[in-house]
Amino acid sequence: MPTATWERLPESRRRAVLTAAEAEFGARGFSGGSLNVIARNAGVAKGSLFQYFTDKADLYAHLSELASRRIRAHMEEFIARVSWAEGFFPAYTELLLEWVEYFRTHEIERAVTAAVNLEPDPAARAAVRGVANRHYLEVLRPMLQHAQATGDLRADADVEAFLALLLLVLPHLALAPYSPGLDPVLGLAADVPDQPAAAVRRLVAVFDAAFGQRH
Amino acid sequence: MPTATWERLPESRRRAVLTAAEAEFGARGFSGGSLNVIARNAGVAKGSLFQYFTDKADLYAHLSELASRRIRAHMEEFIARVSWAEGFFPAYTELLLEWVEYFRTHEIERAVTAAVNLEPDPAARAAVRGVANRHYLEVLRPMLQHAQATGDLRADADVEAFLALLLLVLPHLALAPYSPGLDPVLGLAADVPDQPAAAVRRLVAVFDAAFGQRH
Amino acid sequence: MPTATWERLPESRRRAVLTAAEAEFGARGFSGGSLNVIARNAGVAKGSLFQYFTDKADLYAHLSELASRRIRAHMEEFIARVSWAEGFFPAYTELLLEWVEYFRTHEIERAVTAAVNLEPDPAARAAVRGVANRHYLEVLRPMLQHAQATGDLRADADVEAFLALLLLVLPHLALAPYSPGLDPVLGLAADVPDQPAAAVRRLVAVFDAAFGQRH
Amino acid sequence: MPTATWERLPESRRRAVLTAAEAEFGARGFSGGSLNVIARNAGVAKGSLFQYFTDKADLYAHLSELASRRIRAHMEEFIARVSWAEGFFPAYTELLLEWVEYFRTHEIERAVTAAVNLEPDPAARAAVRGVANRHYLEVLRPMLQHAQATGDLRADADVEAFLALLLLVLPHLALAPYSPGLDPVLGLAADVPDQPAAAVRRLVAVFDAAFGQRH
DNA sequence: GATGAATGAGAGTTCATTCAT
DNA sequence: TATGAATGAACTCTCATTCAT
Repeated sequence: MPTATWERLPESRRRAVLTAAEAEFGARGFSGGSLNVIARNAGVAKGSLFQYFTDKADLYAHLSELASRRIRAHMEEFIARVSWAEGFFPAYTELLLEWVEYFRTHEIERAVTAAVNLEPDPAARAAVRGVANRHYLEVLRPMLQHAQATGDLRADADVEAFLALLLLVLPHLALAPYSPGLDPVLGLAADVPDQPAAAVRRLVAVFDAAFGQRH
Repeated sequence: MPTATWERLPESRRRAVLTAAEAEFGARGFSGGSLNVIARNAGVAKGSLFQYFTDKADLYAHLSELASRRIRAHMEEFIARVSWAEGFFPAYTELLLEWVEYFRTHEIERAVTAAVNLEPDPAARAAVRGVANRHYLEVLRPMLQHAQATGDLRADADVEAFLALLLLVLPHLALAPYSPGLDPVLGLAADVPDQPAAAVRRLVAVFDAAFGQRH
Repeated sequence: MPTATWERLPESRRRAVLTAAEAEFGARGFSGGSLNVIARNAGVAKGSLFQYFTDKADLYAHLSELASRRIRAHMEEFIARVSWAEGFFPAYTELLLEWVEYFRTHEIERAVTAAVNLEPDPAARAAVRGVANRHYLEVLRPMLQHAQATGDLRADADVEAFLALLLLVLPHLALAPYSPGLDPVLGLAADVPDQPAAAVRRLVAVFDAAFGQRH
Repeated sequence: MPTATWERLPESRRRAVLTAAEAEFGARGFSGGSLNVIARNAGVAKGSLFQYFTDKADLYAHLSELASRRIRAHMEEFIARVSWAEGFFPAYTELLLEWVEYFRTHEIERAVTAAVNLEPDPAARAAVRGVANRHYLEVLRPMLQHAQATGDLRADADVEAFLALLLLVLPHLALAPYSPGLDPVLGLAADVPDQPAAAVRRLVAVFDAAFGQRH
């Protein structure tokens, strides 16, 4: 957690540090990211970073928290906007397409998502993914439960299993397009314009077959 | 690829190096793992490592290759042994249970799988996961295609989408039980004896609903 | 170029680093010189060197630059002081004698000159000798051109060829007295007091015959 | 000096070692050259090198000796062949042109010459250049003395000073064309076809003026 | 509160040389 | 005589963190 000093800082200074840190950690991950570089690019003394955060991990955790919040806010806003009139799965398809698009256009959020998902230190990983997963669930669980209540999902659908799969699928959809070798089947990383959209539709079709009403 | 020197080495020395390297890379991943530590724990001069492998990546690749082969051999042997008489999904359940059990009892393979899945360096990650995914697919794709041919999977089942999901689910089943926070839904990490088995059954039920014959 | 940090350093610390670096690079050249040794002898942490200079080459280049400037300043001052009244070649003899004497009494400058002339790495050598030669020429060319204008050198003397020879002769005069085997003819390395002076006079006589007015 | 073992070796094995060593030392110099590489390229065990030569320096010295002999033999053969009928300096011009051409077409000899002239270790340098200079003088001194006896050089010409200059000029002519920055005056390194020839003629003109008969 | 110089452990890699076989 | 595995010191360079100013 940032120190009290950090909170008292002028907004511009906070921005400078955050921007530099996002760029660096985004590009090189937590272990690979250098506080030297962050301080230099932020135009801030190296020592100052340690006045704001207890250590490297603390700064990183704060960053992840902010990015998670931005991602969540964007998706919640989209969820509120999308039309659910034609049923759950069409809307859900829209949502996943937006999800893929969001990470295509938001490098920093993508980088942070990658770093969170790939954190090699077990303790750090548990902490950081626990936070991320909580955010995911707070958005997704009510949505699925509502869909089940309205009959879009079958009454006997295992909503929790659906959630578990989504916790795997969502980061994958965000990252695989930018990491060749990670998805050798649906071809998310292929340099074909509509490949990600096609992949999304195939996955939603699977979820529909598994959890939707039998047609 | 290891050098010729490595192949000529007495088994005991190779064991010492491999054991130390597995422990280190397992604990800290490729980028984080230290050749210093490996050499020290193997009781071998630092320079000797470079007589055996051209560089750090070479040693790591060799390790992954060995572990992948062990995992694959074990599962192929199990696949040959399990009874497919009662249909695909019961057998598949057995297989996933064995998968979970294998990683419960094989720390090293678990560690290497973790390292492979969590490698933060993008280039290294692409390389190493590409190899791992190839192994997965060479085993899984024929199995699913055969199941579709015999009618255990629906004729219109999207086998490739099934495969894509399995590439996410399998590492998750292997690792989540040992990383709290990674699976906050099905409770794989919970310290309850049959929790992993229950999780496996629920996931297989989802796959059955999505890809199996309508009952 | 040294970093800003280097410029802000207390003079004593800078001296310690420079002294250690001059000694080390002087003794072992650029490629052979060790930053470990320099840091140790300077009483400075290894890492500190990298706060002052971006890398080994940067430190070395700074050193050469300083030494070149000292050498040049000394010779320019001497040139201004010497009497040119009795013609070019007598004055030039004085100048070369001073040159030999300077390097006899300035070990560090001699060492750096040696390092520059003997750098085995081709790229480093080209860079470092290019700089040194520029210094030589900026002093020597105007001097020779002036001597030609005043008639001390023949009108048809090939001043540029003169310069080319001086670029060989000057480093040789500086170093040969301290490297037996390097000059087996004029005996610069011989332990006879006036041998270098004799050698200088003989060489100047050659230049006089080649470029001076016919007597 | 090579060991007795080396002398007893089959010619083919000696050739393999020498070829590999020339290539390596030629490319990277003495300090930079690696015995590892030499042994590998020669197809010889690393340990064997130490049966043939007491250490790295010993191998290197032997190599220099051989190259010096080849260079000398070539030039002596040329000297015997060239026509001295039109006087010393025209023939001498031919000789220097051949010298430049020889090093243009003999990479290995050029590399060894460079290594010898640039050896940064003082003791090694003294030894190795002493040998090389002895070779130079054994060829050049009789030639100049003969030229003086026949009247091509003035009776009062300082032959020894001439020799001293040639010991500087010859290696320079051999190497400068391949080391930019080394000769910023006559432009030996310039990529112009006849530049070296022009430089040679200018230098010979200087020597003619200095040591030849007054025209 | 801000600074930035200092630290020193540690990184991967190379190397000449030794010596048991 | 030939081999090549083993060594370990040495290399340049990076880094998070401390602390006096």
